[in-house]
Amino acid sequence: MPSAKLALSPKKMPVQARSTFTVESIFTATIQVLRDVGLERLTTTRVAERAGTSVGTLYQYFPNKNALLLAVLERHLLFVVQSIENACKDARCKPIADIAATLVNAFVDAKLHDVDASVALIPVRHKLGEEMVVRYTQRVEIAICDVLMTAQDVKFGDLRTIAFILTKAALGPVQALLETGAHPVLTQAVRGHLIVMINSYLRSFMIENR
Amino acid sequence: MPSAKLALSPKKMPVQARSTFTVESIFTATIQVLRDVGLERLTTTRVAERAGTSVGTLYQYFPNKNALLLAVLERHLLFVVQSIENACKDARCKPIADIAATLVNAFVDAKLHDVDASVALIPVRHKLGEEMVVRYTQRVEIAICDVLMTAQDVKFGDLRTIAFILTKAALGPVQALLETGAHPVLTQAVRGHLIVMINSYLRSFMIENR
Amino acid sequence: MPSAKLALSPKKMPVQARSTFTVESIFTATIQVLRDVGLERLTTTRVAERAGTSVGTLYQYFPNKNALLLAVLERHLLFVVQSIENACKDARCKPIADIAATLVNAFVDAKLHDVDASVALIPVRHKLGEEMVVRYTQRVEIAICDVLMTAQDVKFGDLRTIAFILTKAALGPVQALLETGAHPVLTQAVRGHLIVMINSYLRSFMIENR
Amino acid sequence: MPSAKLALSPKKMPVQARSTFTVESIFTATIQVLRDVGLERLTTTRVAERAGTSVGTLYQYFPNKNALLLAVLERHLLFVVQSIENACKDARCKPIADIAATLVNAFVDAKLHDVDASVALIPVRHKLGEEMVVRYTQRVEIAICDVLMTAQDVKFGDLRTIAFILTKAALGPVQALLETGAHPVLTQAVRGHLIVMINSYLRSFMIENR
DNA sequence: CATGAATGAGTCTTCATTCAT
DNA sequence: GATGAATGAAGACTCATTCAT
Repeated sequence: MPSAKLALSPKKMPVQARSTFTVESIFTATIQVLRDVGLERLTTTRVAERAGTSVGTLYQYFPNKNALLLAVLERHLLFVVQSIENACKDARCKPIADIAATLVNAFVDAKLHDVDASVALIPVRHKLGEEMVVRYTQRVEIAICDVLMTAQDVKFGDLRTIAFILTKAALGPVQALLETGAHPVLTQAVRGHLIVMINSYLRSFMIENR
Repeated sequence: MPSAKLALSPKKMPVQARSTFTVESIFTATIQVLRDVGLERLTTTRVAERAGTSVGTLYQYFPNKNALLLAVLERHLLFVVQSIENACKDARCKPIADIAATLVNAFVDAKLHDVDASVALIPVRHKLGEEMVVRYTQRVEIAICDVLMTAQDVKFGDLRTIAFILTKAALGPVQALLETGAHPVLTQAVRGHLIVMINSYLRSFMIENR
Repeated sequence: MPSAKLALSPKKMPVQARSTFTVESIFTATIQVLRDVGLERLTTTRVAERAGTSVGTLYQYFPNKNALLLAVLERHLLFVVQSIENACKDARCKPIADIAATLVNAFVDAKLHDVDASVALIPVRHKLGEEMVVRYTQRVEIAICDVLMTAQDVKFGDLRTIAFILTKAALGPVQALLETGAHPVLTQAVRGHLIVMINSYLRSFMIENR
Repeated sequence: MPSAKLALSPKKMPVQARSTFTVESIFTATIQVLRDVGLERLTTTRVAERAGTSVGTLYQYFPNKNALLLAVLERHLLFVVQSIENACKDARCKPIADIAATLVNAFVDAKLHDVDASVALIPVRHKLGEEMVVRYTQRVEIAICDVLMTAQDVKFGDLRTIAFILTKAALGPVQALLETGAHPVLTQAVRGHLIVMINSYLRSFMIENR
């Protein structure tokens, strides 16, 4: 089992405008290279070229290839997680149907916000990001437990399991959607079905009707 | 020379007992190496050593490394898909609740039948098996469409979408389960929740009560 | 301070005739490259080329560049140390003058036996071999302590210090000799002076005339 | 671009106090870096950082890395050589025993004056300084020939060889002493033994008792 | 003058694949 | 058929040096 390489955090904080721009280009280039040639054939040199810089510069900001990949992944996960956390905040104290819809919509929207990045990062997640994904997933589950507890109309037992199932059951179809290109029509169908599924699933496991 | 992706099917059918045994050892060794050092550090030499043969022999049966990995993946997928197909056959014409339970149980059982293999093959699937997975997934969806049409008590519209959601929504939690080691208690909980979820989901989308 | 890299012992023992030959070529090539372009510009590829093989083959027998260099150094040190140990054995129980002459001659002969190698390995010793040199130096000092104790005519106190000084005081001039090309005339002069120096040094520190 | 070996002398003479200070910091930093991480991992950037400046500034005073290292080495050699030359001046016309003691003491004192620097510069000498060392060694040998000719009590033939042996025979043990950390007790022992050795060596080669 | 971001040639090392024995 | 030594293309990463700010 792959054990994490050390020193995965950026070597140097970009302080000048030029640096910030360089780092930004590298991020973008990484997604593009991932999309165009795949993780398998992504090389640091290729990323640097695509970013319009040199390998040396890349290594000034990222201690190694994995760190770069993880940085890109983290940025994406952070966006998704924060979207969901915000949605959870908005949905507090609403009826369960609203919560289900809000959550599913936030999740689908976040994932589809940058389809390229979402798709490109799938292999990264599976090759390097397991631990990071687990960390962020926990944040999501906590946020979900939180909203569910505030649901206006119903109450749940075993919230941890419910949040687990709910998160993964939504992830599966959305991931599959992304892998096939996220056709708009299919997307809408998936969105609708997920809302219904989550909603009916939650209703099945409520323990008390307030 | 590492190059072509073609010729991915076994070079020769093992016709003799010795050959079969060799191929079998290589399969087993592949899973073990995958489990012990990860896909990243799996080398053909290492697999051969573990299998008690030489690289040369390995290449006698598999044209290249990817072919080997795909063969192992395919064997696993085939087992899972056939389990589900059989379950579908058994569940024909039953009430929807029975169908849901049968499907989920078959799926969970198949995935957990050889946890080592299931876990070990996750990265293989993501690195090489996308296309193969799609192919087998389609078989599953077809089988599911089939049973659902025969359900004793209800009838559905848009079966394709339902089969898609159903498959992926079950896959997500089970995959996550495997990645965390498939603890028996959690496994039972997931199994129960999935049955309820699938069941209530299907009920939500039936268009007619026979 | 440079800390030793791990895994410095050969990866694989050469068992076939072909392998032995290959390893031998690599040893020779290393000395030649060292002589021709210096340690600074010695690359594993260059060594392999010079040896008439490929880098890959080189790495089949040596886990990394340092291991190669150290193996070559060790072989050289072993030859020198064994020469001295043999000389010590031969000189046991002789008069002190004979011992001094035997030791100096054995040392000078061993060092000049393969001038190319001796010269080529100087930088290797200083960059990587400190520890190994210390180890072999101890063997030499022990051997010297041994002979000195058997000297027919005299007896010494503080043998450890005497052996230390003796070894290093002889090494200095011989090393310098090598660095300047070991001209035969100078060599003979150095040999003679060293014998006299060692002899008179030992006489100065004997504590008892038997 | 790493290339030419020319232009190894300082680019500019530090004329202002600030410059002198900067150069001084860089010298000190070089020794420290050498001591802490070794020549192998000494980088110009690291030296500049340690000196509290930037690489750019470093390159204002030294045309390249080697020039910097050689400058540091030269300063050290100059100190040692001048110490010996002064000792030689002081020892003129004294009896041979006094000359021997004075020389050895001057040499040991000079080398141990800054143990850190002496130790740190060993690899530099072997990687870059051969030629410079030869140059300074010649100055030492000339100075030694000079004193020996003025010895009150004895006279020598073949002074060049004697000076050569004498210098190298003293260098060997002192170098070894430094490499092992120059423990005070051992240092005193070495000092005493060297004085005796040099003295008896010289007596053995005098050709005339005045 | 000082700074430190950018450059990219140059090294080590790995490993899929072949083929002589 | 089996073996495992040989091959060498490919990729990660370093660091001396420059030069725009």
